[in-house]
Amino acid sequence: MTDTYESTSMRDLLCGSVDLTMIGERISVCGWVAKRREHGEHLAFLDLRDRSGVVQAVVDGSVDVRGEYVLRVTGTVSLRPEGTVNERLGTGEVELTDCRVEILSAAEAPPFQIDERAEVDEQVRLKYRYIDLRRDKMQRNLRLRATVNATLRHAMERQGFCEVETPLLWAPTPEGAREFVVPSRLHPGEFYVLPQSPQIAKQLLMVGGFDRYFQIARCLRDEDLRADRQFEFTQLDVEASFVSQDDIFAFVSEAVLDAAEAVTGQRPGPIATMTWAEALDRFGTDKPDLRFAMSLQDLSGVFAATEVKAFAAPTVKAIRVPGGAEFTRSRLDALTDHAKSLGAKGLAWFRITSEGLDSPLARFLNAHESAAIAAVDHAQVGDLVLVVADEYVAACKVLGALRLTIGAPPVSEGPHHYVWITEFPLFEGLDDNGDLVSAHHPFTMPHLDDLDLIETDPLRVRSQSYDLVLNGWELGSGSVRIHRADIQSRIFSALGIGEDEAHSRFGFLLGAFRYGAPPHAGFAVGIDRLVAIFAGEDNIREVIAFPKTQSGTDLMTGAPKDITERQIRDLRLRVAPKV
RNA sequence: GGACCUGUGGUGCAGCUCGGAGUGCACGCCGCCCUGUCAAGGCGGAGGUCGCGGGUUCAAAUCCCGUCAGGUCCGCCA
Repeated sequence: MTDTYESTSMRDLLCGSVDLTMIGERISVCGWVAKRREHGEHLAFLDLRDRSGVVQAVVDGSVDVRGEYVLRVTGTVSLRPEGTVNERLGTGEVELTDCRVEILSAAEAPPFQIDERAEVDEQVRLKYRYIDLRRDKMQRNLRLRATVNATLRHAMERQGFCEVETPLLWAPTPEGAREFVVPSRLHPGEFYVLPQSPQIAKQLLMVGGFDRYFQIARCLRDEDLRADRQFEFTQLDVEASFVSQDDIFAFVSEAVLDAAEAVTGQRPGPIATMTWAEALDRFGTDKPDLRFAMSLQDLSGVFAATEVKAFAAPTVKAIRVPGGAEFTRSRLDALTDHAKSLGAKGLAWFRITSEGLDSPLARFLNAHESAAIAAVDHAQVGDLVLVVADEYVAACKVLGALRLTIGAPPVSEGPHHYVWITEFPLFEGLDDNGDLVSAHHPFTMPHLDDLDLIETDPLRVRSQSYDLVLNGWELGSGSVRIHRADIQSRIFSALGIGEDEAHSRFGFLLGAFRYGAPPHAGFAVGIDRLVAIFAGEDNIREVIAFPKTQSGTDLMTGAPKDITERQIRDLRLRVAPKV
């Protein structure tokens, strides 16, 4: 490791940087006692650790230091005696001798061992995160994250983008995710909200003439947490004017591929695109995991006039599970339960054996149907075929979920398969009032070929919105925005948003658009997810310094907590008693 | 709001099916020994409301009910 900023007034270099070129030199290093090995009153070995690694100091047995003491050790860099070199240590050929040991800080025994081999419960790690962060893995992950941030920032600047910061205290614009609310002290009874994303701000920057904007932005959403979702997360937020979807793909690809190259040493090839409709049809999801095959096969034609009740549905789809004939009955039952929990009426399974199909349903099939199932996706003896019959979308989604349950490795495993998903539908069904709901957000530009469908067949309207997907995780999404008032008002009316409501919710944006809005489009990349996959982690907490638990608490600080009576009074709040 | 998994000295586990004394293992911690270790070694020691509450039972870490915490997922995430 080379680091030109190692030297300080207290130390000359980092522990891991001590090497053969310094033999005979008198140097000082600072760090934590990683290990102490005693050999009687005249000899002990100390492993001193800092972020760069460890170096061995040879000291007198009387030096009274314990694990995790913080020391400054001044010693002579010496070649280790023959036969005592440690090949597994970067600094294993040298050691510090004739040491002067200064205790900068004593330490109690830590609540868990700071050792890569030790598996420690995450609950304990999070309570003592500051100790956990000393572990090599956390050091690596957060430094990897810093590299990704720096690379993304550099790539955007190189492409002429200007970094602009936008407010954290924003106006409520109820739509989509729940917002975190911040009470105003100077305006009692009124509230700011923390932004779900800088969406509207960055569109206003386009009106403001910043034709290429980016920001590494914190976003906040008060929704339930998951392995890939925290309340607060970080996006590479991008918006540009006078561009098409393809321009956005080029800008974002450049940044993401730069980051991949920076951390893996290899630049992935160009990112392919797939339409939303194809992703649903072949993989049963809008974020297909392309690391493995098992695509969905359509058998609707075969079963169009079937007498098998279970398959009497508009759509019959199947997947082949290679080698799945070995699945036990209890595993098949579990898959069936899983399918039902996803809304399927049932799940039909067929083991492909040398004697034909093995299944409770086999005897109800005619020869044509049996042959079709035995031929799904070039099935062979020893395979399993799963069949779902339902409405089209439901059948696709259920099989898509089963495909993941059976076939998907952990997200960070194996190759990295990026794909752009395009042409999402503009609307995704109806809300409780019978109004259409935006699939992305209400400023998404419809596909220009589908404008006429907005009033006649809105659910078939494709949009100019797109996602970036990596190994089955949604890395980000974006769209071409509406900049024409006439189209925007048609969308609002389709969404059941009247003129008054539109004005009260988005008035400042619509107002801005009256003063010359350039055509613009944008994107946002979820940095936590990107870094997690780069780091080989399956949850984003491992790449966040101080994450929250799934129930949204911080085990270290105890947040969320009560505030003082004084704070409540100043904010003119009244707290309802706990139920 | 729901489903499932986990909870046993400081840490990680076993013990739970089939109830019988807080039983065991590894690491750490404390003390002693040890002049070339590096996951050091040897000897000795301390350390537990078995997450919490209730029930069944002569007897509960173990069975039942509830609850709390952590995790994975569904709902939710424009």
